[in-house]
Amino acid sequence: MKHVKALTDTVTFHLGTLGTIVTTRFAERIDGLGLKPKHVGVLALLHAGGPASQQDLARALRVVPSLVVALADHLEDLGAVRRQRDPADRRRQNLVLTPKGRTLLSRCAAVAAAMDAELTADLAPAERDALARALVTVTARHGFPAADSGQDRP
Amino acid sequence: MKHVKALTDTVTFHLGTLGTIVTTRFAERIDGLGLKPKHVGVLALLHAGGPASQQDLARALRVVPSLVVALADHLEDLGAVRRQRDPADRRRQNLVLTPKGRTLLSRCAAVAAAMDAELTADLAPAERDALARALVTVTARHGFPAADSGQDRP
DNA sequence: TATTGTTATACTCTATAACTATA
DNA sequence: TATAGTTATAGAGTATAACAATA
Repeated sequence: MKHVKALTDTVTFHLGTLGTIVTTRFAERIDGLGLKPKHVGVLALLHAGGPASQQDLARALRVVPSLVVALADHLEDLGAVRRQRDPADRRRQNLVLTPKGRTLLSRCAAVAAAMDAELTADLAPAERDALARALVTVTARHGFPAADSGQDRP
Repeated sequence: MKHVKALTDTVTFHLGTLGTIVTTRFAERIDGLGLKPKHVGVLALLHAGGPASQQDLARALRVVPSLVVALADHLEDLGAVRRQRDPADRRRQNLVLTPKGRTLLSRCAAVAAAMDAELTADLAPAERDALARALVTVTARHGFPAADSGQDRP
């Protein structure tokens, strides 16, 4: 006879609930930088993969291209990215990370690192490593373009 | 000299991105049941803790009480919960899970279990267990009321 | 006076559809 | 004709504020 797992015993449930809590908390802590999680997603993708077109970013972030326009507008206002017309295909606007953008991204990384310490405070070092490794494995298949890139959602 | 972790190397980043992806996928798969993740959160809380007032549920779900009204309305329409005036304090409407609600919840649990299998397909059994245990530990402190209850977001 | 539930309204985020320019 | 970017508009989800009933 088959035992049916309770909803609250699933990895799916825990990832969903923690994901929202973590994203909300992260959003609060980067608000002073003038950024939302999705902006950080753009910066992370540019940092990991170099200049990218808005269409590419839309696919990677799993959002619609028109949203990338708004994200790019805001990042440009902050001086975090630059729009650069692709000479080979003048329809494309490649987004390029600026030094200011790199600075903002590293501030966000510091915020996330601080949150990591809080989140994993109750875990032994070995458990912490196991969690991080497992998450990387799951993300590699379900989470994102490649192992070297980044996203946020939402 | 201190090494600064990249954003995409943080647990925070992975929980945030995976959380959104997992919640979106879960939402698609329970759509046919007439439920959204937040509705499932209510059902899970009632199942774990027994009848609860709408205020209690709002606190547990980290949403505003007026939203619980809408969630309860919909669940009542589905026949999944019943509103029961508390005789001891007639201001309170305790929500009670019905047999139909229990059935719906177990369907959702089956969906989540199926997603678990997909999500952890690349993990060895030991890694799978380590992930599940670490998530439970993190949730216990940051995720929710008690170890025995449930939530969604969003 | 404070609390529970409710309603009405507004705000945030994101998507859809139509348009411009390049190809 | 098809694609990249843009604009205008609409929808989903959630919060805020004011109100009624009960304590």
